[in-house]
Amino acid sequence: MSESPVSNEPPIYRRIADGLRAAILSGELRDGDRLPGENALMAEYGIARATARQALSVLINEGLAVPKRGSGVYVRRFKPIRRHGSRRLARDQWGRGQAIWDSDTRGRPYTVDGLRVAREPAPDDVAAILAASEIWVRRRRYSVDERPVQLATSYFPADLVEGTPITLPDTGPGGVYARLGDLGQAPAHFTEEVQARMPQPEEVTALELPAGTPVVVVRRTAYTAGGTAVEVNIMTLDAASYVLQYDFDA
Amino acid sequence: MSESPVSNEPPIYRRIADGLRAAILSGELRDGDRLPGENALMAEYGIARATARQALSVLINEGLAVPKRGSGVYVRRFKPIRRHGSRRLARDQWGRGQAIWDSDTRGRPYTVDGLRVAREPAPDDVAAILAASEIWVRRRRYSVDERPVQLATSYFPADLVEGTPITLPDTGPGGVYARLGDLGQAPAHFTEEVQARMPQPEEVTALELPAGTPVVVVRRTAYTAGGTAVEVNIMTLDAASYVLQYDFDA
DNA sequence: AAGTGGTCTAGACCACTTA
DNA sequence: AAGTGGTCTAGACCACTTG
Repeated sequence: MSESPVSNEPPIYRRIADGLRAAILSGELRDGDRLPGENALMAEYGIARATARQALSVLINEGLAVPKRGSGVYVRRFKPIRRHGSRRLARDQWGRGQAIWDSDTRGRPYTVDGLRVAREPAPDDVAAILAASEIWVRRRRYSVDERPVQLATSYFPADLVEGTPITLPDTGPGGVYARLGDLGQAPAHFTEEVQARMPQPEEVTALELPAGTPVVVVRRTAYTAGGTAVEVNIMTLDAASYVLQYDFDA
Repeated sequence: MSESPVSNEPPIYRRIADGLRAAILSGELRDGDRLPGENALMAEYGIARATARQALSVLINEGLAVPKRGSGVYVRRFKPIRRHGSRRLARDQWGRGQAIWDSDTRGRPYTVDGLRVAREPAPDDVAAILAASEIWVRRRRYSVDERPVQLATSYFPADLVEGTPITLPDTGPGGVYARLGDLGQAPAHFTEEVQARMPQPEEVTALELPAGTPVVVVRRTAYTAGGTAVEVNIMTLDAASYVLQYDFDA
């Protein structure tokens, strides 16, 4: 028994979703608050279970709510990390043996796990940029506040870094950029390309992403003063955890 | 009759979605190709309509497929615009009477519509940055290849721009930045803050976004050489239509 | 006219969380 | 034990697109 099937109104599930969204955006429902569940919506609106689920799925796919099995659907919490694009890579950061990351989290503890270093054949696009068919790859995952927030994969020309600490798990003080400096190939110029899209399943798993969360993909290329590309770093960020900041002059 | 309810395998709808995704990512199914429809999946896997829909909805919400009413579900097409963050705002661009946008589309035709200019009370966050309670607001929508790709809202301190062409629909050669220059308030430094999230319904409508498409929100603040904020510009981009590029030195 | 996706009902069983 | 969300079936009517 659908209410008034001829009318021009949006479907029931959408009207319900609109109401809940308004409550969230207005602050009537706050971070972490529990939304009316499937049973509550069925009773309140006299609809079938599937329709109630559909209404909730709208909010979940918009990233406004998070379902918790056996518990309920809750208003989502946010607290992004500010990531400085230009400032963070200033030479004095890594030139003094500081990890780049330190300038982002402002004291919040972070962890790195899943570090894997390997020599591999280069993917086509990376091979073209680095002008190398064989590369060393460094993969790892970053977490803040116990939650994974970023996957990163760095590529280096094998000929350049072979035998250096860049091929080891521990690259030493200042990290890979300091080591490139040791080789006389210090990065002087960076390009970052930023895209956003919905994640693939492996990314959902690795970053523990709830539905409705995009990822931001940052592809950074590091060039020496001579214009040679010495690193490509592809970072996949939980979009809900980040604000990217770039500063530049006219 | 669910197949083998005890097994540790993913649910049917997810296995079907995984298969279709693999076909898309491998290139077996190409841009614009038609996916097997609900009826085809029901027959092939012996499942109910709702389950087939659920499988397709996974791909749609991932942004990999687009449903077309009465026709089918199709592999999505992409062709992003490259937007240069640093270079595009170099003084010689607007200093010579060129619109900023010209440096992005490289000859692809673009259009602006929905331009509205108004004097309003400032939203709290903007008021704080511009140090002004009253502001002039310029809103407009940009399209490329007949498709809307960006919404933009610019805020200016009312005291500063009152009586200038910035309060008119046509701001003249070089646009608002040239006019700020006329006032002796030329922008010298910019900050862009980049975030990505799922769109709200009004944004879905205004940008004609298919499901599974995030938006990228860029908030740019323009500062004079003296450090005064003279413009806040909030841009909402169709994430599938853009690659943002930033260049900077170590 | 036939096929497609969009919405909805009325059930069912399951795994999980909370009390 | 009760309640919750997760998955699934088997129907139905609709609006829309295509041949």
